[in-house]
Amino acid sequence: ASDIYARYKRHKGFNVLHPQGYDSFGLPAEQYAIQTGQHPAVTTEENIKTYRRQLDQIGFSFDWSREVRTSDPSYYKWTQWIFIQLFESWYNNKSNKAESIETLKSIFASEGNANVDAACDENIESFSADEWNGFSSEKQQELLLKYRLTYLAETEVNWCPALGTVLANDEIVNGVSERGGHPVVRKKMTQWSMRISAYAERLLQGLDQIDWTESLKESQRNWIGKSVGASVRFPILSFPKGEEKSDRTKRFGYMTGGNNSHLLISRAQDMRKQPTQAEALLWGQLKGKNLEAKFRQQHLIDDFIVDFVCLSKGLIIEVDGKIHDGQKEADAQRTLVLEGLGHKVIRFTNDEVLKDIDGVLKKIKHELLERESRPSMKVLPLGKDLGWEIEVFTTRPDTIFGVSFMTLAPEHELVSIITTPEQKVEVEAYIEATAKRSERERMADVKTISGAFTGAYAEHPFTKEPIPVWIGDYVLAGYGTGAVMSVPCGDQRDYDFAKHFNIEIPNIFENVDISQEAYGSKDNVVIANSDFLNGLNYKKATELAIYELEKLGQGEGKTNYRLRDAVFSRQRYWGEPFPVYYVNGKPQMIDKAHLPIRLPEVEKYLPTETGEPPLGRADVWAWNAKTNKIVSNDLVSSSEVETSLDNGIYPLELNTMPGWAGSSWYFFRYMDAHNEETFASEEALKYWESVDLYIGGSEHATGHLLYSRFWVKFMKDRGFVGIEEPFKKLINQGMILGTSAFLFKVVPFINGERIKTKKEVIISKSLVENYFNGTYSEETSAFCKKLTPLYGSEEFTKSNSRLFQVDKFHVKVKYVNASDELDLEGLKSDKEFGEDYQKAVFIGENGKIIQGDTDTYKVGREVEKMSKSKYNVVNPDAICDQYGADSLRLYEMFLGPLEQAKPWNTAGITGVHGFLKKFWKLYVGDNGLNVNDAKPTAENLKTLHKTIKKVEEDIENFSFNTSVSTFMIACNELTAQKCTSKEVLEPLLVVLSPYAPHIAEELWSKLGHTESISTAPFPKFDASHLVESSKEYPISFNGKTKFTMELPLDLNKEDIEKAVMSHEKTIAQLQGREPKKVIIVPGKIVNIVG
RNA sequence: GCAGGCGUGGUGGAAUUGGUAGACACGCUAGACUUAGGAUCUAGUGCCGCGAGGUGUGGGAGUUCGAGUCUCCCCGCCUGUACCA
Repeated sequence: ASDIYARYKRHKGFNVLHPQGYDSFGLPAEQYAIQTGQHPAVTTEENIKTYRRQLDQIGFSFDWSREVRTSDPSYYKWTQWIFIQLFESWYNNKSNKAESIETLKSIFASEGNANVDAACDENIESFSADEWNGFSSEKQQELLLKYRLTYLAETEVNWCPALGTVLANDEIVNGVSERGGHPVVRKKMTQWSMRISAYAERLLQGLDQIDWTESLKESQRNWIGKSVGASVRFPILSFPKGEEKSDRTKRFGYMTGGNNSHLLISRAQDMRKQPTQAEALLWGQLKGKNLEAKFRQQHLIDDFIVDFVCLSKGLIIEVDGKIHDGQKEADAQRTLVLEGLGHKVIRFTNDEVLKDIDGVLKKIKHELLERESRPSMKVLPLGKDLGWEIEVFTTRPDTIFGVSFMTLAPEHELVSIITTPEQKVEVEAYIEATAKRSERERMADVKTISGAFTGAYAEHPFTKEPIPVWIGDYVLAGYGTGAVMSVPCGDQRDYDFAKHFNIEIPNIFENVDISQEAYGSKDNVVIANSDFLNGLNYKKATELAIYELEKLGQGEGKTNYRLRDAVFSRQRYWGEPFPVYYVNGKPQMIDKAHLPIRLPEVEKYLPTETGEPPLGRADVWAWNAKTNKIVSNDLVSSSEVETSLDNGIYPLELNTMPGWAGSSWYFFRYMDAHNEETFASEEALKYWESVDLYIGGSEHATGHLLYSRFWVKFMKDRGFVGIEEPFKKLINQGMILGTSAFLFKVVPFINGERIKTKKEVIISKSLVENYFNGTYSEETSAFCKKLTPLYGSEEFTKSNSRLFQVDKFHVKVKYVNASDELDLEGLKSDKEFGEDYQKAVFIGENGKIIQGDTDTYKVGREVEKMSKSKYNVVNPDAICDQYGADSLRLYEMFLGPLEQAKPWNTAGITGVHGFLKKFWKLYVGDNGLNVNDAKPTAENLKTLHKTIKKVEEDIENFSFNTSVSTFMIACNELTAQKCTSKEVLEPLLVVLSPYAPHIAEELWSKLGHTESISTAPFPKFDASHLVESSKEYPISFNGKTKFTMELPLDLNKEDIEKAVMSHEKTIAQLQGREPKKVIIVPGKIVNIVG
């Protein structure tokens, strides 16, 4: 497709850059090398030769002078250079672009990092200018690494043991490696990473500026995964034994139940649900806030549950029933403890409350005023003091009052800390169980609800109520913070979890029934039971909730992206080496002047015995920073132990870059492929700008196409290139599918067990359809009876419980012809599998055993992805041999729309092949050239010009399949017209030449041209040849066409109506009825209604 | 579940702003020429019907003089993605 487009644009006078190159680093090349024991450079070279021969044979007009190979040192020199530039850059969120790391250093030196807003690691310590300047060089390097766009970090990576390397997220499909389908596990390793997350927003916004398919843009949007919401921090309230008392004496704490607090809390909850009459009455008054103080009921203070408390004033109110008469002493002691903690305790009896509620309230009011003067108590929960809090991300901060539990991912780091001794066994068992389940199982099995209670509680930011903390594997460690605030009434997963574990499901929506399921929609939301959020809609409530959280310092609005930084290290041999050496474990870049750093020779391409990457096998793989040369490993000093031993020779990086490194910028190299000074000259970059048309597969959606965009944006920021997006227009070509062929083997069973027989019986397609079509009928059993002796197994013949089943299996398509008939002799002499079939009995379409041509065998057919393992691969060489390259080109286009997946069916190629023969005959007859200077007829010109117009439109619309039809029509018409006019046939050749360049070139030279047809200008369309004088009008009655009528086009409506109405068929149709209405669209249609 | 796309003969697929549904091919049928046919040529080929005619673009409704095309509902298929909080 791209070749047709390129050739067409050249005919139109454009300077077309249509290049070709090879992304020749990477896993497939390396694995092939390991298998064959050859150096990947050698096998790559060989494969490229084959590709080149095939590409040339098909006639691609690539500009081979611009060929690039990512594995060529003259190319990867610049990949290494770009890596260095990334290392020397940071992302400034204030200017919203990448800047040189030097600007960051000077900011640090003059004002520290307090005002720096950068895309960087989380939790970087803050430092002043003085502190920065006082830091050691190593400390400075360490800090800078947290800001660089490519950085070393200990990250949890996807480790594939079978491949011995890490994989990027987009290299994993359904939990197994994309290449080879090997299992992948999470593992912590120090790796190079790319800070692509810095560009998340720009990568998202940029999608609106480019002409890509909606599905592809949507894939990238999903991958970037922007969600807007809030970050909320929930302090943890209880903690296990032995840790709780440390700070208690120093500060006021009110949740000091130690390892028992969770029990107390759940008791408090129960008590809240069953208040006494007096308590209920008083609570009704206190909670109304008419006292201008916030009270809580049945609240835990130290180890006691108090009836009511106003925490900010430290006022405790106890309402005593009869039971207190017998425990005065205990109560007094309790009061003592509470007052020791700075609280005031006042007591009322049930009777007082019930009989004189006003008096009681007066007293409370008085006490509150009394305590106004004393400084407010510090009411920080201890868990928070210790820095224990659960941070969650939510897109629904408006539902915060609906939180009835929290859920952590089983892998969450807080789990081991907060789990209470009582729950430890259960929690640990659960974690073990989930760890055993593979990622894949966890993803496949979404239905099963599982989880465990940690025993810990978190504090609600607004109600200050304790919230039980659970763990559950429906929360993913890898997304957000690995913890969620669970709102069962508003999220189906939370709802299911709550139902399953009998957790409370408070409803915070007005007029919404949540008895069956959660209400997950953001539309038509009216918040209820939510204090200050009551009555608000989603938007307003979200804004207010965030505002209040920010006031409390327990949360803020946050935008979360799913896009993670990309791991950039691979433990492989066949990739770009990093231009990096290590001094005291700190990475150092090698100067541009000494690039490329070439891959060292190694004995084997496998990891070392000690688990180092393959480059660990290289003997000459150390950097002499004084001479700037790669030297023997033996020379590396142990400078880490003693600086005096530092001889300036350091170890080089052992990892290599991933496959996407070289493929992220190759389009710039095409513009100036041999430049040794820079990756591409400014002039070339300015002249060619971005890629106008990119035709590629959708499998690159979240890999190559995202990384390229990232690198281009970075290079733009740093002023290396002038464009923001690499690919302006992108078309996803559909896959050409293969038509697999199947043989059907009848497999015998005895007592339900598959048995081995001396011979195999393979039956033809229609027999399968007749006898094994679902049900095991009488015909089936009769047929099988006949088969039984063929197996040559006495045991089987005698058995009374025989059964048969049909297995289908792939057979090489080259032994099957267009009519689905099997070439049995060919199959039996196949080098690979021939022997397997020698003994088998084949039964043909007519039910006869095939010997010679007694019967024919028909295979089953199915359309599948072309694949070696399915034996359905069609080799273009064979097609070219048999039909010619132009037939291949035309047919591939003729199969269907470019974007669509379509099955290859070699049988159909005779259509376009026949066309090419006919087309040739239009020019060349038995007695030589048919073309002469005859004046073209109007018909000839009409055919030519409508062809020019259609093909031009088709190419501009990438509708190549319809052009092929147009050529066929033109050829058929001109043949019928017996056209011999050079004036028509010559331009027609140019129109055809982008599609079928070989035949066009050949005929072009027969017409006497010495220059290639590829340089000829595209013929100009002249509309005057298409002007018609008459039109065959479809005459329809009530919208249904009944007949047609030839009428002059210059007729007006009245004349058309007159002509139509007087037509005999009209009279016959109307049968005397008067039409209600006559619709006439001149030049189009006549419709008679009535 | 979500997102994107699609649904037209036996098959691949055509059909401009709503205006003769099935272009162009494959396959199939019949015939011609041939020792032969995986060559070439001729005719036919959506379905039902001898025919006149009827019917027909996944199903149902709607807008319209007129719907494959526009709107709504439903069904099915493909691709991508996913306990994303």
